Amino acid sequence: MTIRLLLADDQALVRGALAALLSLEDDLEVVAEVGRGDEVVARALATGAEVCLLDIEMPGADGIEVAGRLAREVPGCRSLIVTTFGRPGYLRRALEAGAGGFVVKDTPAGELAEAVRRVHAGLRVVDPALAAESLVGGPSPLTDGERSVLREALEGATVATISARVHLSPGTVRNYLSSAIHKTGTSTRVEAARAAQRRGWL
Amino acid sequence: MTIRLLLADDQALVRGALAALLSLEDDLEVVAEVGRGDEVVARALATGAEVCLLDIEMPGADGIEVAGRLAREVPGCRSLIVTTFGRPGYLRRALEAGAGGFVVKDTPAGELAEAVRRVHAGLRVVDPALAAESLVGGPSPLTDGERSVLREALEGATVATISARVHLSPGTVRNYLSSAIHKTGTSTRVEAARAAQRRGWL
DNA sequence: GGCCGGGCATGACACCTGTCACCGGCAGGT
DNA sequence: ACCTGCCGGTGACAGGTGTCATGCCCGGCC
Repeated sequence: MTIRLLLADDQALVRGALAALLSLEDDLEVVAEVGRGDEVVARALATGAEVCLLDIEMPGADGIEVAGRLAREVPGCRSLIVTTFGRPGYLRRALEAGAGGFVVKDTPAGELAEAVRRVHAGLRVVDPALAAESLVGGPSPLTDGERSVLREALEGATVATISARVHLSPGTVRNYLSSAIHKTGTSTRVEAARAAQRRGWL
Repeated sequence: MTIRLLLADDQALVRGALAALLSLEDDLEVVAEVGRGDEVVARALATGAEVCLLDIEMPGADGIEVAGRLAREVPGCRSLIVTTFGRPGYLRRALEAGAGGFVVKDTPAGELAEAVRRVHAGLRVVDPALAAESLVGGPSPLTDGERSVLREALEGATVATISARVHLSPGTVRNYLSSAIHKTGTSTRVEAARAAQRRGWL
């Protein structure tokens, strides 16, 4: 009996290449490929996929969110996050959302098929180095307000712009930025935003 | 007769997946895989690769630089840039460096093999949409000083930090930032840096 | 020589940022 | 009712930032 797979990645070339790689295995069968996060659930239902490989950065909906929806709406389908970025916060959030596994794109190609089989069998698959890093890092110390303000600051927005986009007073925005800078141990808003992103706090 | 390929990409999974994809073609053979830019030339010489597929973002040396070295040091070996980022400036610089082709990672998987064959035959392979964008965009209007200052600004550095790292007076740094902001049509240093990066000007 | 033009620097000005002390509301717990 | 914490907001201050006019130096060029 073969395991039915769905691949979700916004880069068609990577999607196709992964399909070729996994199709080499006798017990795996790629039944669907999608390039957007918001198409995954429908296709998974339509094709009866048993394991979905999800990239995190996709248009429509990110892989973590999709993993959550699959866990809720598509019983019998497990998800495996396959991502470029081994940010600790991503791993934590992915597992909380109900993902069955989490591997980064620089794991050896030979291990992917095995990870898929493990996830299909209901086991948790997690990159060990990343897991360790995630545990010592702890969860994000940022409040929701700080997070949303930092997201805007990433692109270099001014306080006025941020305050308009987040519906907070300029003074509050400055306070949030100040406390975020403090919590990240940095000294400018952009450094803070980049540090937070690197740790998966955004 | 088969075409001998070398794959260079820092993500092992992508590398392996591309190898699987290309190995499906009867006339293509993957003879080497490397994860760093600075290993490509030696491996290409050792294995007699005829076409090298190069990612741009790699440790050691970036794909554009590698394409230049291959063109100079490995006669009979052509290069095909395969990258995530379709920045116009990348395309321009890659072609100037002597790359035989340039495709982005969201082209359909089926077209990659054909691109490889074209490059092997000595033809130029270029993403058409990207080529058009590159022509209208023109080359980077930034001076060397502005470029180096902007690179530091990307991470949110202050003027004092930048001036120390670039060996320019603080006043000059501010002038360069100001003119870069003007040239990019933005209003803060970070916006300018991001805009420049998006257009491949850095 | 005289005359650019570009790279680097300075100084002054208005405005923006980061920090801090402080305040009003509004939940949860006692 | 009381206190405590937390979220949102205000105001003031020192220092950083973006802009502009101006100047110097040096290499090219008629």
